[in-house]
Amino acid sequence: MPRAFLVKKPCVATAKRNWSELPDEQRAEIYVPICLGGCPLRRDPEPAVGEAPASPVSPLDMTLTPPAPRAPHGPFLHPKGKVPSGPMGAPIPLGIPIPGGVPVGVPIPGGVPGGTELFSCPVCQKSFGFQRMLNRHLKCHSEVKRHLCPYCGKGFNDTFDLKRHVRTHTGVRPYKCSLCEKAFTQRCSLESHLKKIHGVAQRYAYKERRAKLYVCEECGGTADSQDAHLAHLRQRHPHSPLLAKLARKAAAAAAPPPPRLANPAPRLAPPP
DNA sequence: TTGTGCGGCGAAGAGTGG
DNA sequence: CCACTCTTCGCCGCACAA
Repeated sequence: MPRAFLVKKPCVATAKRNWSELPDEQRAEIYVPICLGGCPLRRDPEPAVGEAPASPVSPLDMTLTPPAPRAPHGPFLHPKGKVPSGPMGAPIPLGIPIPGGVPVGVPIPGGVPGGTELFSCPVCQKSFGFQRMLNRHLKCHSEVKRHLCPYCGKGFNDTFDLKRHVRTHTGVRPYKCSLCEKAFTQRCSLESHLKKIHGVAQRYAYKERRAKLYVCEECGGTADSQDAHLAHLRQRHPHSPLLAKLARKAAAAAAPPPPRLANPAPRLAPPP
């Protein structure tokens, strides 16, 4: 199956959803272990509130709704068919205790010229210098995808991979070409465009490349600093989940939870 | 020390124009 | 049909936070 089928077929352009109303956990940070069963997608899809504009999505009326869930959600297979096989070609069982579980890597003392340990993948024998690298690598052998797209249900191993993927649904394209009107979801796409179309080769030092670009996932706006980003959110998206999250953090820091009472007072009745 | 966020790299497929 | 560009995604290295 063409990989694009997974993303493009659901007809994202016509999907409708008020993206900004979604709490963080239903956006780019969904974590629904498939092995626990159940459809991770929204169970109570909200009514459509308007047609989503053609891409690029207008910042202020980006209202999208996820398409109908595709089939029961089994584990997602690697579209490229790169690795999900065991040593004998058998699929890695779903129950493999990989993500977050006990490391199954095999340390190889002195496996590196520097004398540091190498952690070897038991599936593909690939070696890593750090246990955490191996832990993350092991996820790619598991068919369980922890992060599911709320729009199309596609699963990803990595939070950022999901976040990046969601931009294909929301139309957020933070990387804008300064020489034409084109915009891209990834920096390398922009660089490729600049190089091939405009003949401009970007030469960034590694640090410069990693200079954080604050992207507003609500409207696709960008900022160079967190302050500017937060100011933008307060002005344009005061109900942004990120702002709410920061507010909760600030509140928690300002007022640490009181010590637990041995005999706590009875709970008040919930408000109507 | 480990997990996570982010960006880069490379590959594969889609889209488009000649 | 072919070449070129764009889009998307898997996976890894690095930096930082917990």
